Amino acid sequence: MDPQTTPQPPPPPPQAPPPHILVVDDDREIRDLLSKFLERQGMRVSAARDAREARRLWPLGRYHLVVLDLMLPGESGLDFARWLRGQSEVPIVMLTAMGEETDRIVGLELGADDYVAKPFNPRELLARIRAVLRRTGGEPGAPRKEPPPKAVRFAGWTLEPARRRLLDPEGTEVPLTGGEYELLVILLERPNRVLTRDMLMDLLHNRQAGPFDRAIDVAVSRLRRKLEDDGRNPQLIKTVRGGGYVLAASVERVH
Amino acid sequence: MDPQTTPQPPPPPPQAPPPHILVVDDDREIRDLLSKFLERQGMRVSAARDAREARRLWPLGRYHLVVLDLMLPGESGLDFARWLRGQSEVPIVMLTAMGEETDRIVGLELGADDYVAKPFNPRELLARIRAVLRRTGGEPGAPRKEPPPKAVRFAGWTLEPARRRLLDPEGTEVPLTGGEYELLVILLERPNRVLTRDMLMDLLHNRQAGPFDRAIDVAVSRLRRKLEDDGRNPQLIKTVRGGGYVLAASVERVH
DNA sequence: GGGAATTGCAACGCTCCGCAACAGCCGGCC
DNA sequence: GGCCGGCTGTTGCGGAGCGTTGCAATTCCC
Repeated sequence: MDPQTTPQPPPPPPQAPPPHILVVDDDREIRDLLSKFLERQGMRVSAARDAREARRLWPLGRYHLVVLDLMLPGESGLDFARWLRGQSEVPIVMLTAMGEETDRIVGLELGADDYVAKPFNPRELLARIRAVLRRTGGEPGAPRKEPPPKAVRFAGWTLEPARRRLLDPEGTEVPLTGGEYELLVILLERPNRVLTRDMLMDLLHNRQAGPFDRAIDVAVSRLRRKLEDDGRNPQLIKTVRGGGYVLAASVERVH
Repeated sequence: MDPQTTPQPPPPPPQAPPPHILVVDDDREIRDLLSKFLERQGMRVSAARDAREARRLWPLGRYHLVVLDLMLPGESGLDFARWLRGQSEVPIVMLTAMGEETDRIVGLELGADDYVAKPFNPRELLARIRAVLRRTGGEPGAPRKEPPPKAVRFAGWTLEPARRRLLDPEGTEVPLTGGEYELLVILLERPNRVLTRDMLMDLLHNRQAGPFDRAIDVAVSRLRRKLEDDGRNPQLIKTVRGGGYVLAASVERVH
């Protein structure tokens, strides 16, 4: 009965002109890898080794998006991003080494549209590039659509996406693990809607839930504890027996 | 979720004209399966193989809802969804393969009303189609329905849909189980109307009541207790002997 | 009034869920 | 490299939700 999915052939390029990407990274291997990979996905790619070269290339093309390594020889990627922001609204996807959290935060505040941590999976980068292109409408130089909110408030709690942190009603930070954060974001994007375990598994991990999979239950349980939500009588994340979970709160996005 | 239930004989069609669904999927098996299945549930179904065909069909019918596979040959489902959104506010339920995370997320941002991950259970899709139709009011091309009320008041009691909770006349919360809450919502949406057990079973569980099914009676009994409504002399949920149940109260929606 | 039909609901049991405890994994650090 | 600590999937147990059943109460009809 269940239609089984087979891996699909590479999606045909949409009829729109192929997006033009500028890749800025000092690592030759990464530049080549990305160029090949993205071109195979129907995109045009130009590459620069450092900020100086990127600055030279910039006026020569109308780029739809810039992939920018933060760690560059000479002028830092952060400075280049700032310069770029002065020039254009072009979307930026940052590549960051692990552990450079502060850079990442500064980058996002600076107006980067997304970031991917190195070492990265090209497919993931592609996915994020596509997502950013869609969000921004894919027009080079077009004004961006909807910036991520500065804060998301729900039931007294505050989530700050730029810093990936959660504040309780008194304003003190409650540390969340990566998984807890992702789950909370997923719930906050769909308040008052029942999300099945399948959906949550899919949204959280891109994979299918096994028949006796309790991973979601446990993840919810852990998030509830952080949110001080009693699982026996939850106020925030309610259980729908046989169905899934619902975030029972009104969510306000603050820009 | 539901074990594969045997196909039901056509349920008593609601008084409204049957909703007309447009199914867009390149897999012939899925199209046929869904057409048969949804038609057996009293819906009209048209099917298209790809975006081009769907575009051709679109002006020919006034569809209440579109079921759209994201992975289509040629123009992607996402692009078609975007086009559709330009044309109309018609609700969209997406079918997605696992692992296409960003597409899915973008789809929801784009205004899809729900999505079901493949492989899916037809009953689940049906439930989601119904839920979406209910939310959107089910009128083809009609503007999106008014937002759900902040509170629903009846006989001194208050239901807060956003928080999925019930307050007694003194304002203290009365914890409801999921089933009790759903039943109460169903009753509140149809005050002063007799609802047969069959209807209630269908609305509550998307399934048909067996001949000696007392599940609804017990559910009502449990809800009555929470509402402090004596079953021997009920004031709120009255019994219609041989008929079903009625919520005997005026319901006020507070926005 | 009496029997049949119908409903209210307590009691029971199956299934699903909450979550503590455990274990595997991975990244960081010396 | 090896140890350590945090994160997250797995497992198992106890408990809650709810469908089923049976019986008493109520209503209907003659």
